[in-house]
Amino acid sequence: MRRNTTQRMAIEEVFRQNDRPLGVDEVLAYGRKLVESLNQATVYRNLKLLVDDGRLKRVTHPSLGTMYERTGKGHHHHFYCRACNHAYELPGCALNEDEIAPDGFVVEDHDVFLFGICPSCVR
Amino acid sequence: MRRNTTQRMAIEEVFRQNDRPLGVDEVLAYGRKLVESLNQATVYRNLKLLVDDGRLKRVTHPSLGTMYERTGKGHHHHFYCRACNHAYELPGCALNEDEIAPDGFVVEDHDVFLFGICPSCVR
DNA sequence: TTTTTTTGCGAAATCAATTGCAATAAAAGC
DNA sequence: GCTTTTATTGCAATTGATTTCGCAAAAAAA
Ligand SMILES: [Mn+2]
Ligand SMILES: [Mn+2]
Ligand SMILES: [Zn+2]
Ligand SMILES: [Zn+2]
Repeated sequence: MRRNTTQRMAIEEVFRQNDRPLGVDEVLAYGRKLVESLNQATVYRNLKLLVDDGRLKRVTHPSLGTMYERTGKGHHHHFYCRACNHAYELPGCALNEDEIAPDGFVVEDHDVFLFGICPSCVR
Repeated sequence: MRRNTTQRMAIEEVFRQNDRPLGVDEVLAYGRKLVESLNQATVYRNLKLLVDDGRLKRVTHPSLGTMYERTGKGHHHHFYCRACNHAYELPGCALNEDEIAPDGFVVEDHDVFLFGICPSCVR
């Protein structure tokens, strides 16, 4: 039976406090502010458990690699600032799956990544 | 000075014959049909040279990883069939960068990946 | 208390990509 | 054509980054 460890609760808290895709290193760094003994292997183990439990999902950034974010937010897209490397949530979706692919292709899902400069880096 | 080796010409020919994003393994497999001695290290070395020369560009697939395709085709998107794992070219772009991100975000580029079943796998 | 999951730690496994080196071959010069 | 130069190749070994694992100690829940 799954136990509610301070480490696992801290990792979930990290995603509540930073509601955007986070890399493993970010989870570890933010998590250590809550539980300073937190170890990298524990982060990996819990990220996997939380994905299995459907509480997190994986997001793959073209150059930053694997990231994780909370589930339950509905379909949305992401913006990656190439200055600060932060990922941002972009609520909603204006993409029409039916009209973007030729006839015969069955579109089941899509990912949209925007790249550029975020408001806090633009000044 | 750069030499026109049979290996490098074969790799370029692979991309001409298969005008879609190809993974390193695909380039090696198709390339060996043209030059059977073709080696993986040679593929890696030449993919890098061809990217440097602006003849190929990298495309990162969320789960298949790094792929390469020819440059000069203009901005477009990709469809990945989850049955045969083939990548397809989708000419054109119906995405409006200005209206998809909130004010303050400077959008410089975007990637769109569609996932589903391609016409030859659908039957 | 007792049981058993979970952790921290270092070592180890993975996988993609790179490198050293002797052999090969492109292309320049004769 | 033939020789010389040196970029390039094939091969195996190696790197580097990420992820996993073994195990004793710690701690959650019964
Ligand atoms: Mn998100
Ligand atoms: Mn393409
Ligand atoms: Zn969408
Ligand atoms: Zn587009």
